[in-house]
Amino acid sequence: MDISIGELSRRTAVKVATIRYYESVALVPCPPRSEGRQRRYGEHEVSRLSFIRHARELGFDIEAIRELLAMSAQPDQSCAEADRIARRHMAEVDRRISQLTALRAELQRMVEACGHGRVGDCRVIETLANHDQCEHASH
Amino acid sequence: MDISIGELSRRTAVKVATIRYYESVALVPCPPRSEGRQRRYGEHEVSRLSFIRHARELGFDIEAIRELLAMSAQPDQSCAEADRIARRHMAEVDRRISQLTALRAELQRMVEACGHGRVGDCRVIETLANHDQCEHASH
DNA sequence: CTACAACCTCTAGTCGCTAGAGGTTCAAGG
DNA sequence: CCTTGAACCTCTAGCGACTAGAGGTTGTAG
Repeated sequence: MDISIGELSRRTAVKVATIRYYESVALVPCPPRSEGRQRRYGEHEVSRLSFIRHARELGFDIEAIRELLAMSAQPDQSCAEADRIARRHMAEVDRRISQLTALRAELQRMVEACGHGRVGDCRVIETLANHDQCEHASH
Repeated sequence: MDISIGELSRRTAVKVATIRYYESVALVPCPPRSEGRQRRYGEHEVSRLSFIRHARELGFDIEAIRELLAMSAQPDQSCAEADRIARRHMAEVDRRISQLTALRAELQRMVEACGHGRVGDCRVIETLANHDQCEHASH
């Protein structure tokens, strides 16, 4: 029970400023302080922050992480909700991948049609200027 | 030369507030005003805003769009730079797709291992809590 | 004239951080 | 013990691309 914020940061690879941020949004509780007002953490906080960091890396947003953390504190509850959160997130990732893939195709067409001549003949500029040139699904 | 901001918004599918935002960051010039201080636009601004919207849909950031617009105003210049901007953006989209695809695979593994039992046995929660369970490349 | 939609400026918020100013505490070394 | 510098503290504000609401004015149809 004597870990400074810097040490916690080194152990979890989460920046000091980010730890403070997570405290400000109550993702981690306010820790006890030393006599000099410095935060002091224990091993439980190391685990909690690792969980958070891992979830962030997988793209879960703060609110979802908050829910997952609450669930992890209640081992006898059903985990259907955790499953639901993960599936919902996965569906979002799928959507984003599809969107980016369509975008990439459009950019590919644009770039391939660019003959490196004058702007006046430029397919990059022309495609952006003229919706009809674009096969993008948004239109 | 008599298009209100609302009409411009309807013609371009760019929100009024977003048009004002684009003006604030000088992506579109400040237009002349009516006697009542209301913005008045012409067909040139309709085209410019359509260009912007289209580029935004393709994920170009504001600065890149600013550059592309500047280029489109000079038809006799080389378009090598427009090509470079588009290629750079396409590389970024590729990176993001790869990243999300790896993420998706990880989430898939997590979700498939979830047996809908108790939180204490939950693979979603367990994977987040324990780095060793995760094959994610970030580790 | 009235009423209401559409316009205006300004401020602040979203999300998840990130950075810097200005100050205090801690701990190693002399 | 003193000094020094790293690490800590709080607070404010910024990033990017919008977005929204408060409080007020203008335009136009009925």
